[in-house]
Amino acid sequence: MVKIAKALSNKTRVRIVREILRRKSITCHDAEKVDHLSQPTISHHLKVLFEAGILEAQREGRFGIVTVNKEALKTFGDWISEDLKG
Amino acid sequence: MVKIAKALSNKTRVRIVREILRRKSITCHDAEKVDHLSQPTISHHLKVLFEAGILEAQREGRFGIVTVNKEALKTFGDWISEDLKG
DNA sequence: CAATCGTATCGATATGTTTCTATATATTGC
DNA sequence: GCAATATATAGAAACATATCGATACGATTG
Repeated sequence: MVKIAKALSNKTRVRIVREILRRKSITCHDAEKVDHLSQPTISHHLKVLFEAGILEAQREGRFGIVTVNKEALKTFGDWISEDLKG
Repeated sequence: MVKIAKALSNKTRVRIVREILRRKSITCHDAEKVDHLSQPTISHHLKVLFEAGILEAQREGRFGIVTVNKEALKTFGDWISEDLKG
């Protein structure tokens, strides 16, 4: 929970997640274009998102195809709803 | 959005929010007992939560009575749901 | 197999966060 | 007004994060 919130607590990472949701999937390479940041920086952000369970990747040839684990985000949202009940 | 996520990206702050939701309200003083941390540290965490709009306070005598702004949390949850639609 | 393209890791630096102690401010009760 | 209680602020130390350039690794193409 805290881990997911932490992963979403950065503008660039939120942009990346939203961009993937919009496109359904993205390559790491294309993710670099989402923000004007270096490749290692984006790689780092993707890693944080992977480790929080928000993103998933599968290798296709030389590309890493990245998708959003919607269940993880949904669980996070549900958790907030649940807490709001007191 | 990022600001709210950042506010929720800390175990102590999440505990505080949950405790307030459970009790309906809390004094700053009682918030100190939620975690084994010093008074200034809790004061700092409360400030972060205030600035993210998650908490609200009103002064009653010498106490600060702190409540959760449920709308803010709800908006955050809705925002996630909205994003999940693509 | 050499060059290239996509991605990950390393090391460095700058900035931000968490936490503390000490101290200040504000309110109440005597 | 003074002492006590509740909260906030200041300053500092420890630790974490964001970012970069350089470089390594892995797969593909020529």
